[in-house]
Amino acid sequence: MNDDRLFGAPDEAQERVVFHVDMDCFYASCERLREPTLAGKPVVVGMGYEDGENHGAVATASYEAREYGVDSAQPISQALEALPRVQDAREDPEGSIHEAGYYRTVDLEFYQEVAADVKEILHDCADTVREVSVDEAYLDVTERTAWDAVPDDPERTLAEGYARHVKQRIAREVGVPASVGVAPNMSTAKVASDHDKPDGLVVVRPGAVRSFLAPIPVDDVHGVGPVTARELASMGVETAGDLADADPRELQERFGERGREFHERARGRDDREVTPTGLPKSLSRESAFTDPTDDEERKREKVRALAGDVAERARSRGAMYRTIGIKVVTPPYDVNTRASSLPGPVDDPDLVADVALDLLAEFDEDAVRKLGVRVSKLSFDDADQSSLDGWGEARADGEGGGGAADARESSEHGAPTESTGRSESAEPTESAPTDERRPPGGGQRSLVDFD
DNA sequence: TCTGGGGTCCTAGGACCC
DNA sequence: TCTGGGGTCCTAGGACCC
Repeated sequence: MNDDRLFGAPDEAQERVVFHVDMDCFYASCERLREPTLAGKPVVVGMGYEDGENHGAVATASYEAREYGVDSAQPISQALEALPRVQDAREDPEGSIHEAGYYRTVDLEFYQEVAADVKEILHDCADTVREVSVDEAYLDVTERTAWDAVPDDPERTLAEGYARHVKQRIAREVGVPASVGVAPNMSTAKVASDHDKPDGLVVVRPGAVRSFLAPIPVDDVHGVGPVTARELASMGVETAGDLADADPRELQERFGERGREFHERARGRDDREVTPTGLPKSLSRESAFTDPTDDEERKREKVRALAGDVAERARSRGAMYRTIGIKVVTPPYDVNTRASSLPGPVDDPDLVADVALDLLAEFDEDAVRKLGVRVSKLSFDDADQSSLDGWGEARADGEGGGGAADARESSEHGAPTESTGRSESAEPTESAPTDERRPPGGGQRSLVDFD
């Protein structure tokens, strides 16, 4: 710990300043925003538990609700058992229900509006913002603040003051609480923001990273989930400190690349730069049946609906896709995925449904509890892709003057809204070798060949 | 924990190419 | 034909995250 001071001063100035901003029980906070009387009350936000359904889960519980044992990802039935809802308490003839919670249905659109306001502040406060989810972001604020101590208070850093400023802006201008972790890298900042929720502000100076991380349980290290934690426990590794001291070769043997990675994380080493939020890699939609069903038509109907939703979302975001897949969850909880790729990117809702239904046929006999449809291998027409996939190189090779425009144009041939051209693109879904059906030098050649 | 929905990344084996 | 090595792409599954 003496290192903190000895090495602190000269080195700290070189270190980056990273914030991890994590909104506290965000959905519940949003509900309170439009329903201020919910302040201080137990609030549970979940999906699909209305009108007699019971297959939903808790998305977010306010801290008051957590006191009763309600928690994220909990089946709604369990939550109701732990904490009845107020309307039931009112109707309770015996008056035996004393404590009750306010249950609200997830309204993602509204939460995204609130999140947009928060993110505007974040982008105003940092040069680089990486949004991880609707309620979470990393900020690189190295250029805006520093690890230097505040002149009249050597215990505090300028970075802490700046973090407080960000927090207060969010509270004042949007009206929702946030926890902020401040550290020299992303993974430590992440642990820090989690360390004093809700409404927390935890600063880990560069020299204090190892000692800060040492006592935390391994499964609080980002990337260590229940499976890994169990195996680590069997090796006698229970804290980040244990993990930091473990033999990296053994970790790599048992966990592969990931082993090396979370060993580094546990030591507080993380070189990843905060990079701006990128474009999505896949889009999907899934939905569960109230009870498992083997009714072919019901399954097909759901897949058609999901396919329509996904295709619509892809189109609204300007995404074309080259791979279409489904997910079929069969009892007890077996997850099966199937996918098939097209020769080139398309934007074709009917094709999404056709391919998805084709893939579903394999499961015609099976009882199914949940179905999903996904599109991936996305490409975005509006983006400046030229710099991304080495188009420059491809052209310099003299391979063809076609370039991106060719790929785009030809995929439009494969994606007419009418049925005329459909069979062309629908046919090659059986993961047949793409070369065979590609006219030499024609159409979709370029995109497929060059990477 | 009998388990909702939307994502990311990694791994492993097979096909195919040179 | 008994058979090398490198590389890429594809699919499927798994762990993990919020």
